[in-house]
Amino acid sequence: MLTTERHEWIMGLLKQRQTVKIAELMEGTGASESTIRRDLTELEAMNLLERIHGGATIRDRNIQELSVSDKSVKNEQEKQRIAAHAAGLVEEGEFIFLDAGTTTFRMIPFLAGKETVVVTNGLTHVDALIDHGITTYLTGGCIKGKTRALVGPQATGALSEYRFDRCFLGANGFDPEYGYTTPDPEEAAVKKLAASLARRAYVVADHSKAGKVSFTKVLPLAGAALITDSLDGAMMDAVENETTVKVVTE
Amino acid sequence: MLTTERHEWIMGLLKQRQTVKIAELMEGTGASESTIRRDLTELEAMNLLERIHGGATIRDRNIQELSVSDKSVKNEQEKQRIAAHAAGLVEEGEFIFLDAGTTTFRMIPFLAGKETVVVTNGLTHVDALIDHGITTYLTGGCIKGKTRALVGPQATGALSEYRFDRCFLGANGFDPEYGYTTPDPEEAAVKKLAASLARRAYVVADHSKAGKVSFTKVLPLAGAALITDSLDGAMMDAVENETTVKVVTE
DNA sequence: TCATAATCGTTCACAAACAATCAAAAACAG
DNA sequence: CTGTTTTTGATTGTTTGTGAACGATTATGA
Repeated sequence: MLTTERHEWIMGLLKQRQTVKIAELMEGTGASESTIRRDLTELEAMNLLERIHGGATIRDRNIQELSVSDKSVKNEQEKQRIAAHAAGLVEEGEFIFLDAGTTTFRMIPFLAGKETVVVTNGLTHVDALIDHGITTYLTGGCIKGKTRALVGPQATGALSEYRFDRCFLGANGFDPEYGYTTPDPEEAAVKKLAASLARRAYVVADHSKAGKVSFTKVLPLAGAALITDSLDGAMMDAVENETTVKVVTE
Repeated sequence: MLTTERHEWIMGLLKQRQTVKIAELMEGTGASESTIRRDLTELEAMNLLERIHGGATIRDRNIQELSVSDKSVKNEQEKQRIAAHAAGLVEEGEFIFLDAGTTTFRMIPFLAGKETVVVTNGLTHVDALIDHGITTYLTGGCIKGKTRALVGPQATGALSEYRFDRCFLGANGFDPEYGYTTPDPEEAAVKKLAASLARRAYVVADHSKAGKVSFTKVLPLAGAALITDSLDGAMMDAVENETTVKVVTE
């Protein structure tokens, strides 16, 4: 077995199981303990994993979970329902802004055949939009690595040339006091601007975002209607006091 | 077994399995270790694979998909040479415009590690650029279905905010009389503008484009230097009379 | 806290893979 | 057919990856 092969094999197992033992790797690859140990040292140097006593683990579990692919399996059903409802609001011939993010992404199939024009800053959205025959415009800008969102002055500049009927945003957290929040200031700027350019703004976010507060404030709750899947009583009251809420149940 | 045959055989196996061992290749082709080793060195120089201790692996998956499509390895090699030469012109820290299109796409691996900033209107380029760690900006605009190029007033508007050190364009034809031509007027407008914003403009086009004339004129030959692989005598004279030509031979 | 066992990093010797060189064989041109 | 070029395979010494050994370090349970 080639060194590189072994490295890939290790990383593959690591992604499946989050942590691996050296004994497992020895058995799986047929290499000796020394070799595995060396491999782990190298992979750690490349920042691909973190060594722990007896094995290794994924370097940054948070980042791992935040990556688009993993996120998209989590709360899939809820997201589908939220997306379906949000897309249902869109009427024939409207001009829509679709934020980057997984929940807004799920809206795309439900938008098919509506003759809408969609502007998005989400690179990952483009393929799906085109495939569903939706006329699509992309904002320009710098590409943010993880989320594949287009941000920066080029993005906001391009955006400000448009006016929208509706604007659908994602958010990492919503909270009665702090409003809608997201980790990245540049993305927040785009969201904020998009909301201001639309007649109606919506935030789509599943219940796991309730009460979460992230680094940058996008809007106060009053700045956009919220579409979510389920809220407990106290949160529901607090949020409903600030903005329009649509709870999408089964 | 002919050298080229062997090369194709190697690339074929490589596409099936991701990585190959030298021993496998020796057995499969019947050639000696030295010969295989030479082959791998050459194929690596053409950027078709990456050598690793004990064998070789595919350099990047995008190029793999491209060469799978329908081009023979031999044709591929010529295009690779054009791309390699074009990218070789780029110096550390420069600002580059990279047009949508397959030949410009092939330049991307050769740009890696140059600390350049690339602006592109090619959606398909983005993934590869990011993968190679290149700072990338995307022009905005409407997405043209087939070529996935960003065009329209949004694209030209975004573009006009930039200035470039070098600009690399594709073209569907070049001709002494009609200049560089391309089928789509909107794409032509983007190309034209990009060229005007760059200190130096280049068109990359293989010999099959020589003498071809398409619907829309992008530039006269004098508007950009031409990088191509081989031209017959008459064409060479005619073209050289109009612009700088670099013929990339082996 | 101490003892024990598992895990760790380091070192060394060996085997595999490597680049470089050279001469023979094949392909080619005149 | 002869001289030249290209391709090939063997040989060389060098580099790199590997596995075993050993003492040092860390976890764990009495």
